[in-house]
Amino acid sequence: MNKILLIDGHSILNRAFYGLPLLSNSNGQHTNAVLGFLNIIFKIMEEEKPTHMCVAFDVKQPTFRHERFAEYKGTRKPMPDELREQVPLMKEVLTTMGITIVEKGGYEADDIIGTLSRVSEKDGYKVCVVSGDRDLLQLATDNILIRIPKTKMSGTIVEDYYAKDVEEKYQVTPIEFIDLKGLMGDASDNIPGVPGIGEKTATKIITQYKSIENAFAHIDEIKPDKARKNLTEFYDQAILSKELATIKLDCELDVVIEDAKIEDLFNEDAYTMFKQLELKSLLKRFEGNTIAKSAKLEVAYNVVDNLSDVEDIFKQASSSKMCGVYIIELNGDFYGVALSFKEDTVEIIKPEGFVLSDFILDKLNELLQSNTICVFMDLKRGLPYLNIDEETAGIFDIGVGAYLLNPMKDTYTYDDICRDYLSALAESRIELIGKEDINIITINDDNVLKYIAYEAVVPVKAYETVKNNLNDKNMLKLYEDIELPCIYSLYDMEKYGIRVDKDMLKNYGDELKVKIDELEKDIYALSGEEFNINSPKQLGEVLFVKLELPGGKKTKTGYSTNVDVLEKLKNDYPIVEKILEYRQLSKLKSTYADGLAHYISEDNRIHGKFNQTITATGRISSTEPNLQNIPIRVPIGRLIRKVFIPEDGYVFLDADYSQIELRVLAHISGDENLINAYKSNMDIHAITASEVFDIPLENITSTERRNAKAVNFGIVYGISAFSLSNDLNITRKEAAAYIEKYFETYPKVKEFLDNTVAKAKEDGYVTTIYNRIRPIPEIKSSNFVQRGFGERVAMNSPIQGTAADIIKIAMINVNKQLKSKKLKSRLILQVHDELIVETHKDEIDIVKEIMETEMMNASSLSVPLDIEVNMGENWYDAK
DNA sequence: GGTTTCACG
DNA sequence: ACGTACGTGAAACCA
Repeated sequence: MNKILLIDGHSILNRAFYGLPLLSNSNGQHTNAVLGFLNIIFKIMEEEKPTHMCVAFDVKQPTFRHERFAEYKGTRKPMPDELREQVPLMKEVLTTMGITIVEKGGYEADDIIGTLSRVSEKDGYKVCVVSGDRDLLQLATDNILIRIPKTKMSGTIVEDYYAKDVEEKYQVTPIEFIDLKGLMGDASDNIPGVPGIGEKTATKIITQYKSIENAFAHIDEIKPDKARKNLTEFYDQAILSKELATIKLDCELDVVIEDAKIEDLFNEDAYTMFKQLELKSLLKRFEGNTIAKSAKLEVAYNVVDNLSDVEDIFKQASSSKMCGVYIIELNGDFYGVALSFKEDTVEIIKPEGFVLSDFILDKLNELLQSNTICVFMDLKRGLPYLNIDEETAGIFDIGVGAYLLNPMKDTYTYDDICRDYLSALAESRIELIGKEDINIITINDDNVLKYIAYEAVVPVKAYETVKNNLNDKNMLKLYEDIELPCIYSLYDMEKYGIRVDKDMLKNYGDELKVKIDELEKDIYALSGEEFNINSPKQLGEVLFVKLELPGGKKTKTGYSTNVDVLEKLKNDYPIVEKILEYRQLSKLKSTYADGLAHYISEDNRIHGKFNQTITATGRISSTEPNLQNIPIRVPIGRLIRKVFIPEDGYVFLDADYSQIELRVLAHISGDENLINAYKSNMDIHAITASEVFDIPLENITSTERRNAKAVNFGIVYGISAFSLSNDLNITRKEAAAYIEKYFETYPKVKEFLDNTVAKAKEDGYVTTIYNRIRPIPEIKSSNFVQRGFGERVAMNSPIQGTAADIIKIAMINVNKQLKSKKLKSRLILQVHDELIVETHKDEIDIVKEIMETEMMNASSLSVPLDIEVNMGENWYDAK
């Protein structure tokens, strides 16, 4: 039996838009509504298995019956731009998938669907109507099912209505539903209804009299009095409302139902389109289907494994202008290499017989010192095997280059680069070989070889484009002077790692365990039951339901139990204090004591990863484990730093910038008062307090200083009175007064912040003083929250980003100095404004000198850069 | 896989 | 009226 799906296009698109957060692809095209729409219809298609499908859209025409009232009743909320732009996109997607779109001037989508539903029903189709709008319930019959999807937090829930379901839920038939609506009206649809009659009264009247007209005929019987009076007075309006609410069933449409047959939804063009929209979650629906040939990046490869061929290939490569390089690893070791230096061709060089991996590696290192520009996807990954003279080698890292061009992406893999800079598609690693590592068995599979070929060919093909784009955006210097050298510094830090006292770490964990167990017992006793304290859900239930503590709800899923909430309760409730302590200690144990232990290598050191292409602002990130968030603020947590120790005969020298972000702000804004404050070399927060609160410097209390510090932080984060008041526990008015005073004190800071936001609105991005770009798509949003976020980002990013640039420069230079002076000491950590050198005891003075010089001179701002250096036998003592 | 919480700068 | 501080990563829970 044939079944047709009739979709209310705008209504579903609208639901989808508000149900999902704003998403956009790398071109800034918003896609959330399209994604949500597709998810809804795919879900329903799986359930209904329709043979035919139409999507109906409204065409903007002044003759719409709803619009007539729009004038009368004030206009409807305008559609946000982010949604508006997705309407044509949605239609394009549907067309590409071969789905029939029906729209006709003068008709609303409702009318089209109404008509189609009756026509199809008559032709013997089963009919399923999908809309977010309950108006459509009047269409329900025994054969016509109305489905209303609701986007909930956890997926989509669909309400289903045949005629009997409408009656069950609303006590009226679908036809009577129109009368119901005529009485009660619908504000969102600009249907006035009868004043004073709501859902309850309307239902009572219609169940009894079946229609507005019949009710009016019995007007004297209508109760309550108010309803009778209003229906009498507004009868004409009720009839008009009914007319407005009635969906037409007799539109003249030029669609032939049979033509709406669902055919090849998941075709090549659709795949291309989804890929370009970066709707990754939808791509798996194409499994088994082929990728569009036109858009696909074709690559040819040869496997090279005999001696003379290998030598010949390297010879050719080293006389080429540029060469894509992909290092093939097997079981964590160098295996072979893929080179791409001829148009769309890759030579996959692997060991065989007399050709050993070592030989290939030697030839590769020769190639790297030739005049050929070697282009890598990810240079840091290859560095363990390479022997590069940083200064002379011609090397380009496409991943890092692409990161600079758009730092907002999650990944910079070859398929990303291919899409973004070659306007072509390549199957991703996952698509080709899955999640597994390449092994000796799979190494000869066609898909694996193809994968390897892509890794080599994409970088060399994208090289010119990426480099030119960097040049166009004035970022070539940033790339060459900061990002490229940074790769080597990060690699060195990863290689050296940091030594950890395993036993001490174990002890630390054991001590925590004892305390945690004790607290657990206390908490169970105080609450009168055993539950999982780590479960926010269970904890919330216990605290706010069972024990009835004040300060209830907050999050979507239940009660909020975070520190801010608990902190307010802890003085009055001993259990809360215990919970806070429990939380703190179990965090320390799970994330740090136990967590770090997993990462200790054979050499008793932790070799974490430093990631260069993660953050939106240019900072480095640290993972596996994160060494940039080791506890320090709370004494018991801070103790863990004692387990980080230098090699015997070494100490730690730890240098951190003092308020680098505020100094950057002083420089960028050019505010004389702030600059002078820094030049005077005095306590900046105290000075700020003195100026803002109008109190002599020597009389500033610690509270006033702390408040001023919070204001300083707030400025850097993109201040708002709301957040500051929250942070300082003062009223919004007081916070606003602080901010105003601050801006009076430092007028050019305000000027700078205003200008940055204005510029961001114009350009869609902000920059650091080293021209690093941070895109801010949110700043053009019509959504208050989104735009507010964009504005704060606009204020913060140039500051945080410039500070990140500066410490990268310092990091590179400190590392270079240590190496060029052939010192035993080595840079091992970077924590945003802090560098840690594992320093040989004979080299303390020189290393200290290097750190001071390189960090203070990393950038010449209009204020001095100040650092503080500490020495210690462990990380605890070095801070 | 998403949510919540919390560690750092 | 709306409802957030900026930038990260890891662990635990829960659907």
